[in-house]
Amino acid sequence: MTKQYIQVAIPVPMRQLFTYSVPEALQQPIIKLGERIVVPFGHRKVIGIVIGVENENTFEENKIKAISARLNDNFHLSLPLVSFLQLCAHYYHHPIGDVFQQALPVILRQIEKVDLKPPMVWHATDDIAKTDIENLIKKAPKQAALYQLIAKQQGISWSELRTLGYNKSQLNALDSKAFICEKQQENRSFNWQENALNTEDKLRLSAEQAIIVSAINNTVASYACHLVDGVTGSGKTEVYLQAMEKILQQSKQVLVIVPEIGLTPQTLSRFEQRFNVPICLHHSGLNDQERLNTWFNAQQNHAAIVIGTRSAIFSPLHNLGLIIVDEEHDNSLKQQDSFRYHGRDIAILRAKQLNIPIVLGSATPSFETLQNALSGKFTYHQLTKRAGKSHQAKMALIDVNQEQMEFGLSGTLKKQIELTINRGEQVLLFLNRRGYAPAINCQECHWLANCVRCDKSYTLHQKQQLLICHHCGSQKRIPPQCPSCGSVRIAPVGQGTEQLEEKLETIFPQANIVRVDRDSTRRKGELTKLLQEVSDKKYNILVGTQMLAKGHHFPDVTLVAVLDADGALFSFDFRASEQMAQLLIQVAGRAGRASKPGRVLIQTNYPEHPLLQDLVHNGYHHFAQQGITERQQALLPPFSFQALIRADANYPSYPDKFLREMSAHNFTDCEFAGPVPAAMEKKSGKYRYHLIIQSKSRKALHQAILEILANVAANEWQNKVRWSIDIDPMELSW
DNA sequence: AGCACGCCGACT
DNA sequence: GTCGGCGTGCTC
Repeated sequence: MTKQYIQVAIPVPMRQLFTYSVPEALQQPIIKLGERIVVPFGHRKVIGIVIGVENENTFEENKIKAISARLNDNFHLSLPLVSFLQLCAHYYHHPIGDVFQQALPVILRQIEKVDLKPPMVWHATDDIAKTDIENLIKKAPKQAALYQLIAKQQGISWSELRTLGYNKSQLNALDSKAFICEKQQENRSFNWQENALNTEDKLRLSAEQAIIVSAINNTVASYACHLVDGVTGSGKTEVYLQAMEKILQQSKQVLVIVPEIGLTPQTLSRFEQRFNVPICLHHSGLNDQERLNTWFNAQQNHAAIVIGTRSAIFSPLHNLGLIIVDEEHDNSLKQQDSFRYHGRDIAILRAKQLNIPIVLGSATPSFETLQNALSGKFTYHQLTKRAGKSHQAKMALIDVNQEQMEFGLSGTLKKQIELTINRGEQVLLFLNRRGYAPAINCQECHWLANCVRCDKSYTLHQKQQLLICHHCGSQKRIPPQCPSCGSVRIAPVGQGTEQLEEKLETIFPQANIVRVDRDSTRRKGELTKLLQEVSDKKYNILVGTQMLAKGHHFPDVTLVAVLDADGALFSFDFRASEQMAQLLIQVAGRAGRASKPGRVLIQTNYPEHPLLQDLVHNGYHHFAQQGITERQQALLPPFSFQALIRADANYPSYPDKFLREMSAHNFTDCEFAGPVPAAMEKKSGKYRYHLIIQSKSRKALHQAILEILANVAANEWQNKVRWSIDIDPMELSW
């Protein structure tokens, strides 16, 4: 036997691999890349991933330890997945062990033996009398719907049913009547069957749609990136479904990436109805065991379709044939802590690597994607026609300077709300500020209640009788009198959703009002419940934050109002206006469906602002074209590439000096901006500084970062700060 | 990131 | 005397 050394990715935030020796007794069967092994690391044992196998080593021989054990299980990473993750670590300059750590389900990161319990799935019991079902439909329609779904699916798990909006008591009721029974899921390799397609559900494609589907179908054997750019209701989903059909028919798997909030019952049931194939979910609502099951089913080819949020891109799909990224402009596709990857961007990397097609869909494509489509890097498909008779909602601006305002509502808006609810239709009001009021102050000495850890004002939460800092989460009692001058005249300043809801109740006493924000939907399943009640028309007025703008369809909403659109108009973040426009258009997409015309009213202090004017009168695409031209002139992304280095510490001078030292060197074709204090310099007690590196060339930027990383060890402030790298940053304000 | 080691302050 | 606060340094 020869000496054997392996390079191992260890779950620590270090940009390096570790060398171990493999004792002869463990050299058989042959060690493979991607294998999970147990190794001694410092004073503990950890799970590592084998990244390289060699017969010699360059590291100090006497420091090398032997691996502890090999895991004789089915949970190794395939070769393509290993190289994909290495590519990701390289692209984002992120510690490789951490990348592997984040790509694995929690259970597979732990030393304990993996206990895979195949999920229990529900089946309909055979020979239930027709009369019993008819009775059930009359007495418990929701249970009946659940029963019919289960009967159709032949094996559906509780986590799927939960995602579809059913609850445990409905399921238990059917179980106790013996209408359904629970069995362990049979694990078979996915293979396309004749009856896997429900043809009666299939819609006839418009000419536009048909062209797109055939364009995608023509590239199934190689990489191609398709942008499907279509307004809400133009039939993007039908395009996805028919493109998937071709892939599934070849017994290949499909991966669907959706935004965090996008995995709604409607989305899932659309897939369920069309394809009678095993579908696995991957999202934050699953527990560790459920995630492991999805991972395993993807790897073993038991799943035909995996639908999930951004981290689903790391699913070990064994036979992947197509990737779909829905709502590709959505910010939740970019991870905003530790490993800051963009789900859409690495989905493209993965598609390239596997040489398969990828479809990006959006009604409001990001400027990056749009530019790639216009330049021919992506194939650009537009869906211009709305399906059915519904019309695009009309947008209009309300100049709040010219209006009598009451509780943040203009007279015009109040009138329109009244007219709408009198017609029996629903109203949707957006206010992107939760809580009762964004601040409280003393009316005599103007003292303001500020969070000491963040230098930002506390938000008043009236119902909880608390002051809460939305930046660090700290809470405080409401002071009975001003701590500065002793006055009792302490009053809320400004308005949040909680207050708006309260004020609307006094203005429209006859209306039923519901508030949907992070506070009112904290409990699991609460959001699904509220949304169901909205579609059951229990409410006339919906008040909410941008949570309401994403993914949900409200067919009876005919008036949407944005109470304060001005936040993004004067931001120093060059992406703020793009994001505002996307939000407004997404909001508009919620109104005026099902052939009832919808209206969107936008309250603003700056009705003449060119960005608002352009968006309202010329639409998103004209707006985007302008925006892209401006970016080109200013040499901002996508016409240049950025990296953001963040550093923080308990004193402001440390991160400042740390970054200053970094920027003291010269790098070819790169420019530095900063270091500057972050927009909120002090957060959670830490002082935060930013350094932006920008270059026209991605390669030059990459090279500069490699050099910076090589110099970090010699930076005298290095161990006094916490720091991180963000490639293609989206959020410049923190 | 863990984890140990080590050097100071305030307790049964 | 020692418990534990967190600064520092190391991990193949």
